[in-house]
Amino acid sequence: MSLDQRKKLILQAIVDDYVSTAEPVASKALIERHDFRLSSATVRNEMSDLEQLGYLEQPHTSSGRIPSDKGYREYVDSLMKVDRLTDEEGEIIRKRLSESFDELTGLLKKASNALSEQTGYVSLALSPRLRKSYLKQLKMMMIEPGKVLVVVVLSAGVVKDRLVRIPDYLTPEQLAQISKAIETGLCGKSLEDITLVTVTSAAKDARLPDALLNQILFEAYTAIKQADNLEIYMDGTNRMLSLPEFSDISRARCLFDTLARDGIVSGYINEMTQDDDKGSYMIRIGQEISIEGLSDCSFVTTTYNVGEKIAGNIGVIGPRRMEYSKVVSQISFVRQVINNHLDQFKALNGG
Amino acid sequence: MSLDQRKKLILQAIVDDYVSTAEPVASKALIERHDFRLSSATVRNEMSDLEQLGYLEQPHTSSGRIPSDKGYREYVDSLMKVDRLTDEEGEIIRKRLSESFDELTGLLKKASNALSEQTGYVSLALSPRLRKSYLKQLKMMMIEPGKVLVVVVLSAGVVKDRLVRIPDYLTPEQLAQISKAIETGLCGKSLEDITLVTVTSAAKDARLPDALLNQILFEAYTAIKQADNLEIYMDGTNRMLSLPEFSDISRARCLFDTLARDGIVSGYINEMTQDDDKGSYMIRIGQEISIEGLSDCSFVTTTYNVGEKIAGNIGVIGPRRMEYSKVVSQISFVRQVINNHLDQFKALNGG
DNA sequence: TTTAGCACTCAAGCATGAAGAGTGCTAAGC
DNA sequence: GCTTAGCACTCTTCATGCTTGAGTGCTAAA
Repeated sequence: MSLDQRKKLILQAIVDDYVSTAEPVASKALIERHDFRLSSATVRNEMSDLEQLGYLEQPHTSSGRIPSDKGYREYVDSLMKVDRLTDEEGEIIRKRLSESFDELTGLLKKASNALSEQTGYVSLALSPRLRKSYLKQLKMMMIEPGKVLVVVVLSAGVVKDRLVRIPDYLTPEQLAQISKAIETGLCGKSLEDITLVTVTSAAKDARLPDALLNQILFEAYTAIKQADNLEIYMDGTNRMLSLPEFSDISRARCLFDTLARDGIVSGYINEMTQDDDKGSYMIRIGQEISIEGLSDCSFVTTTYNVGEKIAGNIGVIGPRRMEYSKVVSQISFVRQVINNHLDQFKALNGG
Repeated sequence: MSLDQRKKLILQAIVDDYVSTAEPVASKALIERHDFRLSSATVRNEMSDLEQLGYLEQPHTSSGRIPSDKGYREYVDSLMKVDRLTDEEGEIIRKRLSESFDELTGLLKKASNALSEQTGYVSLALSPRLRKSYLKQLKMMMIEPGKVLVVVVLSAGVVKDRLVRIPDYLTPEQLAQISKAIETGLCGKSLEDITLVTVTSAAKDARLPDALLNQILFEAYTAIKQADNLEIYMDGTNRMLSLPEFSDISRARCLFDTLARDGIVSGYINEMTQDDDKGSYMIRIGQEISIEGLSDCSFVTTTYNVGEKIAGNIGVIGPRRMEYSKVVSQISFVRQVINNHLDQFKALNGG
């Protein structure tokens, strides 16, 4: 049961108007803003139909209409036009990200920052899911007796480290020996295949007291696993405070609490992302988002790639009344710039 | 021109009441809550005097009084009673911080977190000012050709690292040589004494092309200097949204923007801290804070120590109508726990 | 099928009035 | 001379009712 052409046009116009004004759209206002060659009465009839069909909602009798989740869904699926960025807009983003040196974290922070600035909404960047990347190096460096820096280098070119404490009678030589053993044993193994058991078996030849050895292995294991933690960089949350949607402070508080809760947003996006969708963007609107506290919001996310199978996400969170087409074009562009950067690092690093 | 005893009692009672209710305090309500053995009329006269003297303000005729900045100042300077924490409260904090392993960053995050939770206000922890700490180790570890992890170990037991890019034809041996040279040359020098010149002169014997050498030296220098960056960990900002002071969303936005602006709060606290005040707390109230956007707030901060001369800060930001005595006692306790932890690390690390 | 016209609905703004909380002042009491 | 009861006065808050205007839905005519 698809909408006829005229209904589509009207729905599109209503979404556009509502996005820019945040006020319910009236039939008269609509024909003034758009050249439909129809009277307000006709438009009224169409709007009434659209409401019946579930695309529009009416806050109260005798008010204009606002789009429902279904209305927005129709809009983003088949009505909106996604423009490419202007050269200037592209240049701004490219310049901002080019300042960032090769470090992935820095790149993601900058990307998130740029995205929020360009769209005016909340932006986020998720560190890559590294489960499928494999270990390239593991170094354990003794800082002082009892204190060791574990450095983990992954195939994706990602470097993570972690300071750990071990018994202080372990000598640097012993440490180097264990470290070497673990590295050789695990090199080439993907993170998802590394368990405490594989770590332990990698170092089975080391001649050290069991308790001591176990502690070190556990720390190494933790350091490796920690590399797989999803990190999220969020920016521009304060902008939400200026939107009429959140003029009610308790709503704002609720939103902010949800955004700040560790792992909620990152976990959701992580689950929502299929391993195989590359490059296309994904939109979730209002109630489609299963997170309590974000049902007045919409998500637009996409995926960037670090090598073949390794990917992370960038995204934007805004009000349902979001400038979807602008967000999509901005986000797609940022994605592309990130990918280019990462390809370049990769080339430099020789794979 | 000091207040007489009765005026002090009344001012204290007014502050206490206003802090807990957020409503202007009326003479009648005051005598009902406190056993003054005075009629409301007498209290009214005293309140009128206190207003004349600048300790109280009246939002409008025929409303109760609220404390002015001067009133709060008198309160914190000589009226409030600071209780010690109950054993349970102390236990909660101690437990939370004991989970944190030896890493300073982790400890500070936990401390900030606990502080915000215990007080209900915004909390913050500043990384130590490391200018006066000296370099103990500098390691440069080649991750892959062209990519080097620079690890800086400071006297305070602080470890910082930074991933840098260098020309990829530099061999691990050359890198090791330079790294060793810089380390030997700078070891024992305090961060404030290390400049690009000292770094360069430390490696003057290295036989490498100038351009290459300079780049590496610059990266090493940057990594060292970066260790001195003030980092701030803030927690509980969302709580401010529930206070009547910020029920006006534009005020909230203004506050949040100020808190989020990089370096504003940390810079202010840094400047406000004298190098020699150890252990005592510092309070800044309303307009005393020279940051636009925080004039409706109060600061309570104190200093923790990492060794003799190295110190950082923890603090709380809340509404002027803050439970000062509670905050002071909590913050003093957290300070003490942090210091104990750090002393312990230090003992373990042998200085 | 479209549209002009009209009755109806509802939110928002405004003035009005009553209630209540609180003060300041005055005069009487201790 | 300090304290306090009593009262007039002020100002906010809340509810009420009224008006205005924006917007719809329906009907009948083009």
